Amino acid sequence: MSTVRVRIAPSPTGLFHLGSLRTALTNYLFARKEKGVFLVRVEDTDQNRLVPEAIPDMLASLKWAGLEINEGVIDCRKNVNDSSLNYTEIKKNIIQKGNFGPYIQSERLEIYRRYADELLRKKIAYPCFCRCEELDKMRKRFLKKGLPPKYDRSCLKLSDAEVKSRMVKEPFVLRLKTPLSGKTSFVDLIRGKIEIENELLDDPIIMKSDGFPTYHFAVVVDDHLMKISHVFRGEEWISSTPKHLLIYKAFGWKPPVFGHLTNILNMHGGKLSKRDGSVSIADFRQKGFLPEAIINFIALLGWNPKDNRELFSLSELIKEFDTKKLNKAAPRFDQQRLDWFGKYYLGQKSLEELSFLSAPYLQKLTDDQTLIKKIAQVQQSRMHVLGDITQDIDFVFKLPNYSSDLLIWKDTPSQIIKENLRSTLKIISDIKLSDFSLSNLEKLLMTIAGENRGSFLWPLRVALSGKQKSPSPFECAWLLGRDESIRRIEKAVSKISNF
RNA sequence: GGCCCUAUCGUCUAGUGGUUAGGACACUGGGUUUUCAGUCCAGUAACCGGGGUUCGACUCCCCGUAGGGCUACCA
Repeated sequence: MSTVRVRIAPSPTGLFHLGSLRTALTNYLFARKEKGVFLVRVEDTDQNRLVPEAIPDMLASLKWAGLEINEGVIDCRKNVNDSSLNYTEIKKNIIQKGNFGPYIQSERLEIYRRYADELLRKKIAYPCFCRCEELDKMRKRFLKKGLPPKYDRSCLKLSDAEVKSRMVKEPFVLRLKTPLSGKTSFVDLIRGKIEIENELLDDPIIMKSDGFPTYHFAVVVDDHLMKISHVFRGEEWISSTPKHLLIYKAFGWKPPVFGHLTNILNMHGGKLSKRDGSVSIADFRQKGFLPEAIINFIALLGWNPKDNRELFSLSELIKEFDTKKLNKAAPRFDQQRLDWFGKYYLGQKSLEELSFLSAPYLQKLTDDQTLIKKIAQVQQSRMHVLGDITQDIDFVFKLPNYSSDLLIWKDTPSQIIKENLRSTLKIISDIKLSDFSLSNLEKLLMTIAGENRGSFLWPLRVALSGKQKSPSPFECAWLLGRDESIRRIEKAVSKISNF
């Protein structure tokens, strides 16, 4: 039995996003399930669209998500945030591992040239000297006639001598000669048999005039050379798979098994893009989603265990993964569902972990470790993402200006409110500093509140927080500490005196 | 325009010829509750349309429709 080897082959043209991570996850889960190899290859054949920080960003995202790379581009010595670097400098810092390298296509140009030459010799590929403008016109002509826009093969009619002389003085591309009849078909692991008439196929360009291969050529050569056994990629590749198959055939190579994954759409069924909020993994990470939440969420988009379970860790996903459970219909990105996973996984964290993870988000407010831990405890069940930790707790650091009306609970007369505040003030003042715990505060204050909780607890909470919405008065007092709580209650009392 | 892919609650989905069409998110109502959250309980809500096949179609086939993709010297 041959080993399973799968890869992701991102193009460094932008930040790693939700869709890229889902493709990566699928490949990763399959590799782990089958005890195979998960490799990363960088497909940087489009020199015009390069984004220098894309590779470090991808590696950081995969690492964050917990998808360990076995082979290929495995790490980068430079940080994503180091934006001063250009692409060449970044490439110098990339760490590659494995026996089938290099794993960056721009470093494999010689290889593609060699294989392209082979096809040229076999007359399966031919040079084409047509300029872009001519090709555009040609396409429009075909389209006008209601025909599929194909290259008319005029350069195939050139004499050998002419080809030879033009090749040395003119820029040219290499095209694959595709069959004019018959069908090309393959069995997709997810969708079943897919078939297309060869006559519909355009002669694809395999080498560009700048000496770089096109995706179609490089992907085939590399997947073959790197012994890739299964290709899980986005469904946008379905239409070009027959071209790839024809290239495999031209070389006499055995193609890998293909499985075309759905793309994640936005809530309206359109392409997921920056307009729909964050889509890059860096964004989700920065907002404070836990990787567990993102992984669980995207795993369930287009895949499910066929029973009613919803919560899966990465290792459970590996155990349960099965290509038969992959869906064919494209799912939509539902932020509310993601938020739910976000909340769930934050709720699972221990207080120690949570305060450690929260610290960066509270950086601007405090670096007091004890206070951070308290805030984390109070906020744990209130947040979806770590970034939410600052919500409704600004009062801890500065009492907002509030109107004395806010202190009044329903129809309770202000004199009663004032008395109640004085009673709570006494309770709080009497607590020894060492007894100033959340549970003690709750016990003592609930006792004094008795039946009329509203008229005791509402004004107390407002006095402490100055806000309409906040954590409970016990939590507010606990966060503020005894002395600050006393100060704030006194202030509230004096506000009512001025009525 | 041509070709390819897809189609169950608003969303993610279970379902493979006979089910009260199940679960989750969201939503609504209620309990708990000092507010907001949280939590607990309950509820509303779906088989894209039309033809077949069949004793019987959400399920199989065909035709529409809708959405997505491809149709680049982009991937």
